[in-house]
Amino acid sequence: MPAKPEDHLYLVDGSGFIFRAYHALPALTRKSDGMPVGAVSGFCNMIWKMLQDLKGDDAPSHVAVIFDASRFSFRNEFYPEYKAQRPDAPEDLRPQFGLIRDATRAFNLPCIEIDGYEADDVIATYAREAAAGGAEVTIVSSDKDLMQLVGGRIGMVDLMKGKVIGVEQVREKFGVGPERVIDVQALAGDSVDNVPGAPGIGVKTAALLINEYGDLETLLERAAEIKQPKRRQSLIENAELIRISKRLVTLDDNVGNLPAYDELARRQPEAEMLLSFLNEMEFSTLTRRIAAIFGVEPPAAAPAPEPEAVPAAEPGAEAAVEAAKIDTSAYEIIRDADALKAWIEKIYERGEVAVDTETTSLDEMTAELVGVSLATAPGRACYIPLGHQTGDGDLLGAAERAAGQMALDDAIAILKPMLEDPSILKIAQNMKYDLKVLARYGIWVAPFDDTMLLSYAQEAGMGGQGMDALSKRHLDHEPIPIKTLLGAGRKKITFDRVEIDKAAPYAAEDADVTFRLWKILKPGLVRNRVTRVYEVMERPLVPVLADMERAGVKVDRDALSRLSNNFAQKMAGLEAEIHELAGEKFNVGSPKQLGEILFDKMGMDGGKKGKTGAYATGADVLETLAAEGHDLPARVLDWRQLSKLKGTYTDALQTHINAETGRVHTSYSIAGASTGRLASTDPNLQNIPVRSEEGRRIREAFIADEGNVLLSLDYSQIELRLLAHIADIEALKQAFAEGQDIHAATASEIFGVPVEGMDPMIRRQAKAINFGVIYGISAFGLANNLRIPREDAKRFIDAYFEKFPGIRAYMDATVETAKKQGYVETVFGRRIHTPEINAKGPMGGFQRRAAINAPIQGSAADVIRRAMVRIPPALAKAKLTARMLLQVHDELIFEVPESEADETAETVRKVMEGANLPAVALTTPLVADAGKGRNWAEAH
DNA sequence: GGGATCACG
DNA sequence: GACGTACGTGATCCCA
Repeated sequence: MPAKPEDHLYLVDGSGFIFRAYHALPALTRKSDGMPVGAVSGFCNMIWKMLQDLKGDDAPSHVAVIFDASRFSFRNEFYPEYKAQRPDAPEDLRPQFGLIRDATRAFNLPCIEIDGYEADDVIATYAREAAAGGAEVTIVSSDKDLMQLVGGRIGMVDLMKGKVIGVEQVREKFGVGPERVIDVQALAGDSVDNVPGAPGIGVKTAALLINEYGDLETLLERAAEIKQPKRRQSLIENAELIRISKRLVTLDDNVGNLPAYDELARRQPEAEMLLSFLNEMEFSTLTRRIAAIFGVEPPAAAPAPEPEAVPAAEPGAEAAVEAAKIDTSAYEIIRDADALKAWIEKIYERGEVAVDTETTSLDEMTAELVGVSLATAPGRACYIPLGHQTGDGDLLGAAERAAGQMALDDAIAILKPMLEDPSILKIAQNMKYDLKVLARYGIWVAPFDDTMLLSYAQEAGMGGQGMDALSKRHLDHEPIPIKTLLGAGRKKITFDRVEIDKAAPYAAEDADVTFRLWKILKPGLVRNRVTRVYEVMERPLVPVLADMERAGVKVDRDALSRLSNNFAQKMAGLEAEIHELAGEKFNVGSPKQLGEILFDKMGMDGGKKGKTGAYATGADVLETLAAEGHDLPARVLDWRQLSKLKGTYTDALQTHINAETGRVHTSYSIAGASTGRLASTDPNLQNIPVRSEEGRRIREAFIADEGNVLLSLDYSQIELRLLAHIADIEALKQAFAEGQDIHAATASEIFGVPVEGMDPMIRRQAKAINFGVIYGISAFGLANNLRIPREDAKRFIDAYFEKFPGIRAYMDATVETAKKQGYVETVFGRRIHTPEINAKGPMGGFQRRAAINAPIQGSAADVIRRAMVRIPPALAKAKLTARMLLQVHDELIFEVPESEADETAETVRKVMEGANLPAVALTTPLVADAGKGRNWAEAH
């Protein structure tokens, strides 16, 4: 029976799944006999996830999972080298190929492979047949070789990335439509598969040529007309090779002896078959999860808990079970004191409650409370509306308080004792926000757990820590988007304008989801051995940061305003000069226009276009031009600096001054950076200028209150010190122990020159190498940074590794660790996950460098977090009144009465320099330097 | 809304 | 054999 138009056929690229599962997951072996099963586990999770996702309207009527039969296919008959250079599959993957086919069958899915053909050919054949019958076809794969099939009824989807690959995406990748993809592939070749193509021609050039000549045959016939001699020659000389390449990349959509289309009709998984397979594999989590969905007991004899290597919180654990129960219509709306008291009673019975606040703004310093939601168990949640308004809320239509709400004061009076009760655990997603809002209503929430931070401690780098991301990952549930309530753009309203009946399901759902997440994430702390990370470096930081943010920093508005005017004047002068030099007026702030002036109109050399087709005009480009004696780019550099300072700092900072406090209150994200660093937003006070003289004037506008000074303490070379410790580099450790100038010492070591009377240039180069090492050094990067030939950079690096072989060992070992366990660790046990570490090509290099950097940057971040948590109590104990205001990665800024400044500096220094203890004894001392002054520039 | 640019550690 | 690469962030501007 042929395919019918109402059919929907899913063709899963099983071989692609295998390699993804294998590389994405840490090695995992079966407990009982040590059999490697990591890829099987990943494969099962992926298939299960896919089947779960395929329940709605687009549920397929037919499904097949297709595999490569062997590494040889008919293509080797006419081109023996095809895929010949590919290494054998890794040793621990080979035994899993068969198990994965078993797994496919255990899911009751057809498992198809045809000798002499690749999976892609089989997919092409089924796709063509089904599409011919009018059916819809979805290919589940990310393989570029399948993209030639896209179009019409045939679509493609990359489930791992959640990305649909349509004609547009194909066009983006190959520069031509699907029907010409094989032409481009034939020209460009493929080194991974050993498809020769035309030497010297890549995808970009191939697409260009194909688009110009229409198709490959025409191009080859008219190759003589090509203007570029190299391309012309390459095409003429290699015409035959190119034709072979085309045969190699063209999928055969006429594979014979395939199981009939009918046999692909979708069959539901059968509990017994699937569960016994999973149980045999000893995948206890997945077994339990799926058993629950089937509503049966998991098979007995499921052996001991899963090994350590199972990733973090086991995304999706218990997920679907809970998800089925999320019913946003089942929540209660609390409208009077009696109802609220009943909830408080329930909370006391349980001892724990999820809390979420709804407010008028995302800025906690000005946000007003609109409502509070509570959840005491999965599905048991309520919403307490407190500040909802009726009416449009436009300037004329006076808003009125909506009916059916408790008085705010009454609700606060009832909630406060519970929220402050030490015996009741409050659970929130991003508690810092709620803590700050409630603090303004006289409530100081404690004790608490924070689901965002529970996830961050376990899953940093594995995906976001936002509520929506967590809910999707762990509960397989998409919460109501806030957009559906507030709208977007010009017509966006504030939460107090949302009708209570609409607000309640959203708000209560947030508390419900938070509670469910907590149930899943809290136990993961122990399993993942990150309890200390969470308890010492995440959770206690929340109230500390809340206090810092609430304190804010005083800023001299008039000084900023004067600077703004000053900058504006200078910019106007520069702009006139620039227009004069260009011979016409244009927007200096537009890189596009500037590029055209420089390279098209004025004909300067070195114009390089990026992927958007615009010339690059970054500072490095302009500096090169300026060095060649061009005035215009030099002026633009000056203009840009002023424009940046004015636009980002002197103008913008003034708008951030809080009307009530007269100070600037930033907000720190605790779970923003994957390495453990904080990030500062609204405004970002971690990137206030300091490197240029003009920029430092802006720091002068950050001042202390009357009678106070600003006190700054910063860690000296903390990352290099930690590198010396982590990589165990004796020479570096000694240099630090002796208090030497570390860059000079490094220079002396690698270049063999004495520190005395050292050429500053030599020291500068050593400094660049030192930083480079922290970043996962490459000759390219160092050459770029120092503006020296790459060969020289390579020599420097070689000399460096020669002197410090331990560094290379550290780098290799770190990448190895990342590949093996899927994460790297700081010295304090913070885990940074590296899910893409096995990516091929440039991405792989990127990921490797990030993995090398993460333990160093992350350990430094841990150190200062530990210090920050201890400083407030240390100050209190010493009866000092200083307030901690800002953190800039390795620096802390305090506002302190002038008379206490020195004693505060010593107290803080002691905490900072001992922040690693007692958890970790460092073999390199930590050193903090202090400075004070009326403003930040003086203190720094 | 994405890319280019540039401020910081 | 070519390509693209220093690590981590956030804000602003232009421009489609």
